[in-house]
Amino acid sequence: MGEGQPDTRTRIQDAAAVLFRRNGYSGTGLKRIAAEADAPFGSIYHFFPGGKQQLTEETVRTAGTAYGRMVLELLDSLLDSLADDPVESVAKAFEAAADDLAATGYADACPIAAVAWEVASTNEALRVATADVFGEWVTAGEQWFARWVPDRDAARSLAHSLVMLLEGAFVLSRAARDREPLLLAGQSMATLLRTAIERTDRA
Amino acid sequence: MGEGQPDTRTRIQDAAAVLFRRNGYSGTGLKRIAAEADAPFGSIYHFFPGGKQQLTEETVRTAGTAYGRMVLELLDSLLDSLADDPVESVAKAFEAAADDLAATGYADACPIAAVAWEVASTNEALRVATADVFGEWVTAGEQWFARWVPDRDAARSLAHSLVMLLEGAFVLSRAARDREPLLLAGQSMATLLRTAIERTDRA
DNA sequence: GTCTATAAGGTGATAGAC
DNA sequence: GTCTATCACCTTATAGAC
Repeated sequence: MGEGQPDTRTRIQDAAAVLFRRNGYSGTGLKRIAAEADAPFGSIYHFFPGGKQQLTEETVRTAGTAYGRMVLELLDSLLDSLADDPVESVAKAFEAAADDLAATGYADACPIAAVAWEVASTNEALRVATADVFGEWVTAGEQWFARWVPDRDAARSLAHSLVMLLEGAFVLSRAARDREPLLLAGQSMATLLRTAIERTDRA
Repeated sequence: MGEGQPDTRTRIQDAAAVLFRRNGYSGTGLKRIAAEADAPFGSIYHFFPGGKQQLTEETVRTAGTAYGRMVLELLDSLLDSLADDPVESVAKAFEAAADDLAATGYADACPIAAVAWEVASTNEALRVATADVFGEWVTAGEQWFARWVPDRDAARSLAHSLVMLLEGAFVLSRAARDREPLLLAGQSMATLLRTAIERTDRA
């Protein structure tokens, strides 16, 4: 107990999260996961009897939920330091995402997108797992935007746009190894939010 | 010559395009490509001596360029039938994309996104190929938007947002097997374009 | 429970017959 | 130039020693 190395199961899942995020599902082998986790190969099947699919599903759900929570905490903390201006907070959040991506050599973007693209047509259990995570994100975003845009549909649309602009910007920024798409996405999201707030105030 | 079955090289590339789009790079085996193309395995290496990477690079560039051209033609034809209203045209284009995606059982979205996510950190030649295609799309979009938004940076930002919203909506719609994200993305894109045009008219 | 060895099949790639 | 057979390696998964 206490500090020290995390247990084997956790190390396996953490290594899997890193590799799935960077190389996708088919591009990541279980041997490689065991090696990066400093765990014997057999431990994967000991802790995840369902094999690669179970490991992937748990990793997608765990890492996906954690990422959503992290983004929300970032938004709240920016809001706190920016005089409760949600438009500025959203723009700064995209800048932070651009900084993080660049800092990892354009490797670590969305933790589940590569898997989501790959499995949607080929693995039903994993497709549902990615859809559930995206759904969580949209619901959380909807509640965040509802503070300034009480109309439910409008807030839900903003949340969708936030996730979609982020996902689209990630793939463009990662391919081009350039922060620009993420920064432009942040400005577009700011414009959408500003417009929705103006529409609310006018009503 | 004339009609009849396309030649072997074309059949291989067409089959590769379909499989890469649905299953990604690592998820697509050369054996499977040969089988779907009704071509002997050796023909792949006869026509693509650079192996899987060369086949993928040519497929990404060819299918990517064709897809960009198709979207632009759709936008122009919608413009024609909608009294030259670009805002309505953009919204309808996203609806058409939603229809197409649903019609293929949520299989055929962006022809290069799955590959782009997978290879960005692992294969430099393929990363550059996907970045080049995304760049083509942004440039073409910038020119299309310039008809109503002459400011170069504003038009370029709109083009980026179009591609990013489309990519993000594709991954969400495909995962959820639901047209809603694509429809919401179209409305957001319409809002962004309307705002940019208003800003232009005011200046 | 931890770890090794191996099975059974798929991978990209090549050599060479026809 | 079309096609087959095969190589060496890697994949997921399992059996069983310790």
